Amino acid sequence: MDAFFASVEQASKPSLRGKAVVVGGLGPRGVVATASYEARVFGVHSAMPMAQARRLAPNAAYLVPRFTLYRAVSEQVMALLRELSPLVEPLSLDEAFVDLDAGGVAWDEDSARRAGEELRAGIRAVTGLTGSVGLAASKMLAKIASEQAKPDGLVLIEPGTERALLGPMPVRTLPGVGPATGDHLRRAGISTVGELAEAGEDELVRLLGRAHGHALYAMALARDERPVVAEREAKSVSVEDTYDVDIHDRLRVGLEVQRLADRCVGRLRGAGLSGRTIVLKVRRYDFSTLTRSETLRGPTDDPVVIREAAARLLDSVDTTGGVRLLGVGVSGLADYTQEDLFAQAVPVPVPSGEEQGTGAAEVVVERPQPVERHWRAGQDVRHAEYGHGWVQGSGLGRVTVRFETPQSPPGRVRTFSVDEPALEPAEPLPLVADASQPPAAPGPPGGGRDGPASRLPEEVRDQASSEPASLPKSWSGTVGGEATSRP
DNA sequence: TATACGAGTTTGTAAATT
DNA sequence: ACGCAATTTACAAACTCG
Repeated sequence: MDAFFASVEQASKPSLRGKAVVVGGLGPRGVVATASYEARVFGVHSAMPMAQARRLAPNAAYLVPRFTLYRAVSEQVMALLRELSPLVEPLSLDEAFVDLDAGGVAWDEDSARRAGEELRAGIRAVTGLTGSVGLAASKMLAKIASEQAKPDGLVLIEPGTERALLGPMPVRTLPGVGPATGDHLRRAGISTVGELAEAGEDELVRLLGRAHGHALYAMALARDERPVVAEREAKSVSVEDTYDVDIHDRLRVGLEVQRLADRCVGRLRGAGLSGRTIVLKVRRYDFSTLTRSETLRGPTDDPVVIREAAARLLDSVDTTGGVRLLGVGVSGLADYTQEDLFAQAVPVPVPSGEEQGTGAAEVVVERPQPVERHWRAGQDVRHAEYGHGWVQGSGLGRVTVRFETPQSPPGRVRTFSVDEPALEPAEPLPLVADASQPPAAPGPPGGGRDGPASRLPEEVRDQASSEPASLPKSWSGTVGGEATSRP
């Protein structure tokens, strides 16, 4: 999907359409998650510190991400992909690989293009958003094609043209080549994919190590046989927090680690998992980051056990000078626990709430429960008199709301006291008018979607079976920012 | 000034097993 | 039962991705 988070916000808030929108953490240490294309003109891009973004685009709209809404839209799009093929590999909320071969789409270029365009039309009909598609014979190439396709486009890489296409591209184009590898290669005089291929496998392995060198050489030659994998098992669960100001007090550090451990356990249990290895992560005042881990005899999901392990790990860390981030993770996951062989005294109630720790009895310590009303920029609200709107900003006892909905024209702004009794938090409204069911089941049966979505695959399949076509394997495509592919 | 969060991989070395 | 070599597992760091 194109500038996904920002596009969803623009769809949901008419007054933001055509404007610079930046979605990300709003605190003093936030970073940009997504910038709308209008904001990118100012040089704002994802992963940039918010403070820098504000300097570059002081007049942009700054919003906090609303993952629940994005997830609902994402699910609509993923459902469309699944109609194309059962083999769909999500990379994130807004990207996925689709194995068109496994979906019965014919190998010829026209069939692939048609499937891609119909998918894009379906996405637009169902979500009101634009997505881009990359079609190619492998995941890597489909991904590169989709990058080139955005925004709102489709790019197909014809089989046989891959190496010529890749040759002049910067090495950073290839997946797996980040800043560090890029620098490394540049120092070795290698800046394009073509030079990568020329260097030869042995040279690359010498430069970058066995796995990386080998993989990169294959990529440079456009060799990529990685299959599209629909479901993959989680290998770790972790939570981390960056604090607005560094924590110096060692006791407080310990307390935060306990909280993080509880949150981690909440997620672990929510997923029905347990794990053997506990990992503590500490980022200090100077940004130096270290991890400490401990492996237990067997997997656990016991909050007490995990808290104690995290506390032990913290003992081995010098936090002089303060910490800016703490994290707790569990890896070595197993589907069930073995420890019920032993005590398993009191069955700890499973909260399963994502955000909540599962401390049970031990948490007696404290339970602040603030409950004060807190209006966050971008949040949806409803006013008894003025209807649906969203928080534009708040502070000094006031909250400013713009009253508009995805289907309304740009609305007007009103300011209230934060205590305004007629104002209450609200759920996001559907982006597309019809949407009979908001984010419910896998496939919202909307009129708009039923059309293109359910009809297309049939046509494609017909052609697939009747003409083998000349293309190599299958085509992969990308939606918006993603690729779909298949060797 | 000012660098999220969550997940994954690879690598080198040290320790534990076989 | 010994001492060693080979192999596996642990741990920590670095890197990448969206």
